[in-house]
Amino acid sequence: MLKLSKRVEYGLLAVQEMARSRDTVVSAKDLATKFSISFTLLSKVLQQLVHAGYVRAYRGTRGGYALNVEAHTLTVANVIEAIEGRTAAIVDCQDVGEHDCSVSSCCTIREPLAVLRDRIADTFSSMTVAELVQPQVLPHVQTVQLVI
Amino acid sequence: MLKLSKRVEYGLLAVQEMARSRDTVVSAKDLATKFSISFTLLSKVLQQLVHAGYVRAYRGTRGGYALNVEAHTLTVANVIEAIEGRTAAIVDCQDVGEHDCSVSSCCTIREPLAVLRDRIADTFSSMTVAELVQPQVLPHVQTVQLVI
DNA sequence: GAATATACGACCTTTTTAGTCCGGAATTCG
DNA sequence: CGAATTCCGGACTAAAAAGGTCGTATATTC
Repeated sequence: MLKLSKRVEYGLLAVQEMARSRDTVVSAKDLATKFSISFTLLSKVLQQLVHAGYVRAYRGTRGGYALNVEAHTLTVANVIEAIEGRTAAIVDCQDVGEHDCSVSSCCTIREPLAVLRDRIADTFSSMTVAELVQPQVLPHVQTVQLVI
Repeated sequence: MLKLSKRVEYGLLAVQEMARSRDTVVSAKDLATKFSISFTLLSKVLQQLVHAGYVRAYRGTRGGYALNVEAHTLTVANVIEAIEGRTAAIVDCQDVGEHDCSVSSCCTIREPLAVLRDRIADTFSSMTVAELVQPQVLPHVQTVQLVI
């Protein structure tokens, strides 16, 4: 249905919160309580972000998580990819190594949809966690496409 | 996982095919056979496009479907919305009349995510069915955002 | 009237997502 | 040390969404 999963939503909430409190680590428990979300599910998401290298984990009492990169270099696309595996595929036949789409079927719309997929990926790459914390207050933004 | 549903994929295939053969009606059976997809599911999708007014249905022998609008005025966003109900919500709390997201939780990322949602909606609106039939051959397209 | 095609609701199956449980390992602190 | 705390990670269950089927009704052509 073209919606971000809870996992990604939780991941974004987490990294945003980490970006807000750069000086201290935040535990999964604190985050789950603050946002009233599932502790265990959030934990798994955090582990994925650790694996991706975006977040660093500290075990033991007073442990928790902290950003391992600068908030302005971490994009929403990075978070999505770390959690979902891939930013956006749009349709099945665009997954890598997928060549058995019903023969003549989707191959006629594959190319134009690939363009859309790339534009959407660009969109997710265009916003960083830093902007998630402090949204840009722009009077009005118009998106145009330049042919270069 | 942020992917278009089969329903939307079938819908796009259908309208694209109708745009290719403007002079004749195409039956659901023909479309299902041509693309090797489920006839009944495709039929439901076509009915949704009829309800939205984008496609016109002709019953009886030699009946079928035909576009009810110009291909260059029908956008991919139109098709998605007709079939899925809404273009893109990104997260639950952005659905209309949804104000009970876990209190403090998503409200901190709601605003910036709304920006992304709008940009994605723009992306889907930027491509018409006519372009689906004859993809624009652009050497390279760069998207920029102008503050006006 | 027979054949063909859409209309549409009820139903079933499969896949995905969301969420739980539990044993284990590292770290802090008394 | 040992207990409390916190991350780690796999196995598992439940709920929701997506994909797909079936049957019946209605309209149209020949």
